[in-house]
Amino acid sequence: MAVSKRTPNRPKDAPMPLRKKDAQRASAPVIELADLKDRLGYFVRRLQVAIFQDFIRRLARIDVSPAQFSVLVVIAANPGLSQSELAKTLGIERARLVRMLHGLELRKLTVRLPSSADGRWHALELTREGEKLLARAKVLAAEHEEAMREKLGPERHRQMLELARGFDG
Amino acid sequence: MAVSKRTPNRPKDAPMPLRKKDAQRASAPVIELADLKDRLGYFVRRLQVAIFQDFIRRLARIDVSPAQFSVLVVIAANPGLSQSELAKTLGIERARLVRMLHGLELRKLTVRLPSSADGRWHALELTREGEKLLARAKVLAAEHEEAMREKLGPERHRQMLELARGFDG
DNA sequence: TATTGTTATACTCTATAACTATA
DNA sequence: TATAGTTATAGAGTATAACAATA
Repeated sequence: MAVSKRTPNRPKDAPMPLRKKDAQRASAPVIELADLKDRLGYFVRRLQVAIFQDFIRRLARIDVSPAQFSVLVVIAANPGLSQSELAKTLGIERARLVRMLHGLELRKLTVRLPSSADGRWHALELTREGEKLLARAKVLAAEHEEAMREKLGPERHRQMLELARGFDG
Repeated sequence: MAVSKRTPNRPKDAPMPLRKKDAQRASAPVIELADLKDRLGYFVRRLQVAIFQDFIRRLARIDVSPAQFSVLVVIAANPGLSQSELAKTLGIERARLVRMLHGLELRKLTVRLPSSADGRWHALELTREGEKLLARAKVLAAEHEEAMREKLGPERHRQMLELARGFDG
């Protein structure tokens, strides 16, 4: 497209001669990423957004977000753990977790039991209903993972999982 | 830690015998990730957050976010492109980009020039000040990338960049 | 009618700080 | 005093819808 700054003396109503660049962009715009090509964060972010979009879409029917899924999975595998432990494990703010658990509790999926070991703690557990929903969520999450494997290619998927898994904090 | 549900008959004020599990968690809590270990999205998300945290911290002194950096880079490499093209390229909502460009324009870093090719378009460009700030940002971003290379290990960094870069949408 | 940029709204997430109760 | 959970707030990001100007 033409840039006024570069043709400041041409009247605005004059016919606009298309330069080669204009014609190219009009039919098949190829935008240069330049320095972003060397930024790992840029590509990891784009990949993460794409993965989450697929996950969110597939688990929309049971209304489970990626964060909620991770919370349900970790509680199920570590019944009785505290909110602080859970928050630290998943990198969620404790304050955020409070509201999240409130929502899950309203849906009768999780419970905060008083810990008999320390009066300040809550022992987190899934309800029977929570376990049943998690079972359904795991099926959908496995389908999501398989879709990602197909989209990325099995070999790239395997390598990425291995590389990302090996990274801790 | 002890879970009340599992010892419902013990009075709350009775002394609490520590089971082995309790003692373990108190000293070195090892929380099981279970199913999350097979979720690429989980690890990619954790990695992306870690990368962004470093980037944000390093570019805080010039007040440039990852999204702002990507916008400045792409405008600089494609002067005169439209907001729609920019938004589509970076996966940013057009409505979001409007507010972002408003902020950058208030800081005299970018300008929206009227396009002489199409009255609906704005031709985006950096100001001289925007170019100067971007130059500084690129230096800090390169330092950030080097830090990531060290943190991940050069080989993992190279492989991840190659794998993630090869993924499109 | 379709597109570009814009405004407005609601919702989620992040980042803080402060408060309570318990230790 | 230190910690666990809670509440409140501000800011950023996402997702929509609707609108005016222009094609």
